[in-house]
Amino acid sequence: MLNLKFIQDYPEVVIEKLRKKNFDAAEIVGSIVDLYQQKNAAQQKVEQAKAEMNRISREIGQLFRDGKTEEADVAKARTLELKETIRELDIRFVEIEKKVMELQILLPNLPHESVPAGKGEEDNLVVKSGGEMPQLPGNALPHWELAQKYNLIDFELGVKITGSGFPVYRGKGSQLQRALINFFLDENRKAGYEEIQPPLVVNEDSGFGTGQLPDKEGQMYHVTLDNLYLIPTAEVPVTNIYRDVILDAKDLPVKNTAYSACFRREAGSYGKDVRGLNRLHQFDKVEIVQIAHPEKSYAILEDMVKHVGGLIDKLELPYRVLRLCGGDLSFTSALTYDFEVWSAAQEKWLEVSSVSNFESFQANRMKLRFRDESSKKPQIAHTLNGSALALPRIVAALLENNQTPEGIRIPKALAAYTGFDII
RNA sequence: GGUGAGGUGGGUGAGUGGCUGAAACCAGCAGUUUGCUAAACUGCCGUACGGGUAACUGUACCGCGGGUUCGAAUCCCGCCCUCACCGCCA
Repeated sequence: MLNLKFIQDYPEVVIEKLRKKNFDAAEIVGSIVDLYQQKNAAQQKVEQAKAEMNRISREIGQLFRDGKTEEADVAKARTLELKETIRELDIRFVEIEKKVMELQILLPNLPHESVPAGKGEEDNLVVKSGGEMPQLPGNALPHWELAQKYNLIDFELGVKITGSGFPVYRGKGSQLQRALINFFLDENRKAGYEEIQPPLVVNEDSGFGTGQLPDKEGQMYHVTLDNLYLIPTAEVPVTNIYRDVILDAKDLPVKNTAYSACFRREAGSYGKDVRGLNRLHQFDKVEIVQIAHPEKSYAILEDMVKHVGGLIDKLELPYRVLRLCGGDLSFTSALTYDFEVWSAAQEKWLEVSSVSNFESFQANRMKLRFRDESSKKPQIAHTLNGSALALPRIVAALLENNQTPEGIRIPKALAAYTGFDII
């Protein structure tokens, strides 16, 4: 959520920047500016009245103590009208405040200057590529067929037990999952991230803090009986660790990593886009999260991008990095780099990581602050996160790209974790 | 699920219808003392939103939301949460 004072002070900047996200903010911003002034006027009025009331009440207390009960009764009579005034003013003030808030949360985060203009994924900017594209023979199999051939993943069994999008991993397929999780966690830990095991269900406040709620509740599985949500990413519980927290500046940046199962309802799409491991309702992901000083957050974002690139390098997969254009940027993000690996048999790029700087957007929602030695006042921190990495599409690419007549070759770095180097 | 206890500032923990934004202690910060450390002493030490160039100042906040009252951390109602014990269970 954007800072109210900032919207008030720079309405044109907000409107202009959001244009890049193809979001027409003119009307909302106009209303906010207008309401903000009304709010301040209302606040001054109501507080003045309350101050007067407090003064009289103190007087009455003193009169009673002095035993001047008659004078006290006279004073009491004076408060009647004032009380009614306060009641009315208060209602009005609360109403305005609520309206401002409702509008405020409708505004997406402002995109960073480096975000390219554009409507959709075709306008994303390729900023980096790595790895080598494998040359597969004409009879190369897509990963879902490889998964079946080698008995690694049973999609139909998942349908039986739960429904589509909930695959059953078995044998070496299951071991591969576990190996990847451990590999990622270890690499992240070596890079200075503290390992966290968060809850997989969260309450409403947490959903609001990271921006899933309100609005995007349709994307999460909702446990209505307890009003809890299955997490779509470990970002939610991990970032919310710091909700309502004032950190010490010297503890920044905070670096956390967590493995979690992720649950996403996202009904949309069909056909080959959701074939096999391309899109699932439940999948595994290792996430990295950082809480940063505002002046350092962009340098940290670059660090995170480098780190994620390093992981993919070790898995020997061809990949590219995209800087998302305004139209493809999420509601909460100021700048996002997507990592895509090449899935050689499908012959398509698959997104395996999304590394973002949210600046103060999430932190403002969850009142995540830090205190600087210089300025005594707490200020809003910046939050960042990225996948490091999401498993299913990595597995898809590993299976497809490394298929040989002898079997599927496991990259060296990973073989140390699987205990086998070929499937 | 049942029963009981309780939710107060970074922590521990007092507290009563008004003089309580809240004792005391610990932690933290600044200073005095000191060869250094320690100790001792002194002062400071919540957040948000307003007003003011500023000093400063107003309001709100003692889990959340209502209510009673001139006045509520304190009394009443509802909700949420935590803890303990029992039951069930990994």
